[in-house]
Amino acid sequence: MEVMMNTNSSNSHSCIDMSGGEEDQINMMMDGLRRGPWTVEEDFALINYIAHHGEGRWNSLARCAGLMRTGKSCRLRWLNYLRPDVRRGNITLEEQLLILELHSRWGNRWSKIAQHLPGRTDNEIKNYWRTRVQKHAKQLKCDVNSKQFKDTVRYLWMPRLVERIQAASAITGDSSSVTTTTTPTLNKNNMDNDVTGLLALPKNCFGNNQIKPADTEEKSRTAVFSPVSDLTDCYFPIIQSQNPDFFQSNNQIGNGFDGSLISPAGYFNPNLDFEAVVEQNNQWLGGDFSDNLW
DNA sequence: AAGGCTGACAACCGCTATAGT
DNA sequence: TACTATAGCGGTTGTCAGCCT
Repeated sequence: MEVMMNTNSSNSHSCIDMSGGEEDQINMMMDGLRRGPWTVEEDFALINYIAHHGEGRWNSLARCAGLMRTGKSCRLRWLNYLRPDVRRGNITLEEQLLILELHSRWGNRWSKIAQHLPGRTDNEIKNYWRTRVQKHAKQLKCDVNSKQFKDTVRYLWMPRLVERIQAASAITGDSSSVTTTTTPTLNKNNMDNDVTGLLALPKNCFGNNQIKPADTEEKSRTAVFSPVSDLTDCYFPIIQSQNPDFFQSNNQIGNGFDGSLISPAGYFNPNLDFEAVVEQNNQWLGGDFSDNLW
């Protein structure tokens, strides 16, 4: 059984063609192990070995596959790039929203966050956070861990993302893109902080990613988000006053994210000076900043 | 056109947790 | 119980394409 390479990458780095002088670009460790970018031949060797023998025992796998790589390197290459179900390409708006939400809950628990974004790797999410989100925090001249920044994310960026998701949904006329009924396939055994009800994601928000039910590990990574929340009581009361359109649109069940969208405990902070947040952001960026950001 | 800068991403490193002996 | 090997995680670095001057 031969395994097809993951060829749908949009990243120019992803397919390393080092034919011709490649040895010059690959560093050799003192013990003869290779490091640096993977060659196509190495990728094929790893893919084919795993196809025949499966994952696990990465050090011995590296040796048996004839790869002059550490087990760690093989594992990382497989998990972050070669796995057939790795989803590549731009982070969608829905995924951005989910990342923001989950990060607000769990912080830099990238692998945990990645578990709820099928096909995305912790490395990818981490890179996204560092290159996009932290960049914006830097632009705003505030610490990414500051309350100020977190409030901005919660009460301004995330609602704006929802609006854009809905706008995109309206343009495409994809009324079916909203998950109003779901099959509770969430593997709660593997989700110690259940996100059921956290987000009602459009059905197609994960694109063409095919999560195979038979993939034992991946099964646990496949979260189907129910629109039914047990945390709807305090849903964005502040936003309602600041942005009636947003509130209204988000209460149209079946036309986007319903009231269950974002309502973890702590979202509504009665002490938050929301107007101050808005005002300061407008000062920072001179108007509609979130479009610039996202 | 050339050099510098920046963003994005792949890969590595160090550390910790866990399993096996 | 102690030790070792392995897996996994998060932080950091290296590389390269594209943009800017």
